[in-house]
Amino acid sequence: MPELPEVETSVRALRDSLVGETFSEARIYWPRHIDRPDPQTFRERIVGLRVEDIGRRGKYMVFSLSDDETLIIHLRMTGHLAVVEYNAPLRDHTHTILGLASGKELRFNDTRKFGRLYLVRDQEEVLGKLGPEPLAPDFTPEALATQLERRSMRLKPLLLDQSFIAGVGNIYADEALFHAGLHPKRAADSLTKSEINALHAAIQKVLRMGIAREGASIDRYRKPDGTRGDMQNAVAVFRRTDEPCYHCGAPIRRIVLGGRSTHYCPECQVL
DNA sequence: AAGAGACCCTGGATGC
DNA sequence: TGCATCCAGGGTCTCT
Repeated sequence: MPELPEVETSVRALRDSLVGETFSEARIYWPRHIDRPDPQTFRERIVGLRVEDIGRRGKYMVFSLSDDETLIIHLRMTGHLAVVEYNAPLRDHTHTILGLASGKELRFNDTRKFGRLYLVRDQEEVLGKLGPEPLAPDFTPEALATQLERRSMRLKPLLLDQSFIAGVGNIYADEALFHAGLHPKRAADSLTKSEINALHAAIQKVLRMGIAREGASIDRYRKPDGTRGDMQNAVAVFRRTDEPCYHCGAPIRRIVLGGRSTHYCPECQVL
């Protein structure tokens, strides 16, 4: 499942092959992928727009286009983007194809069809509610403390809330809490200053590790070129239910919080 | 504000 | 081998 490190990895790869390209057509085979505008308008409006830069905000890929337009793509669970030659064999579940003036194509493949494309002039209408970027300079331990002290939610569901922190998903939330030594059910406003510092450091540590390892290919995530990342080989708790904790040997436990599976070490992360 | 649950989807796992 | 059922997971929505 693409989270911040997986999206960042994909953005970096696409930047090389896509910046400078101009869209020549849009072929939409699953219209519900187009969140806005309506698919017909999307199809007409994207033609002739040039990709000037590709960035990332949380788990969203942000394509800055000519004419002050922005293409925003969220991969959700199984979305995958790749730039290929127009005559490359078509894979199953390729639901949208954006033709490029060079003859190549940007193909959006998404088995579970949760991914979304947005073509907007004001990107704030899509990104406006996102919380801070966890690797940005202004995300300091003090900033995190200010956010935490006014919330009483349990840490795990809070970390998954994109308006609290942008980009953290189920893998990196579990990993960050393990590295911080914090129980997933701890109330946000109950943390001491040193625990907040530990959480802040752990969030940045696991995200940077994920980027350095080019993402976690735990389910179906692949880089744009189809190869795997390496972060799945460095997880401490995620999907390691009943396996021994690398730190203390206790079996990793799995519980469900906020409807999401949650993995933690009952010895290293006491409530 | 917090928490629970439904929904969208499909492939893979599990059960019989 | 084959069929039915369950489940994960990001984000959004509804209800309490």
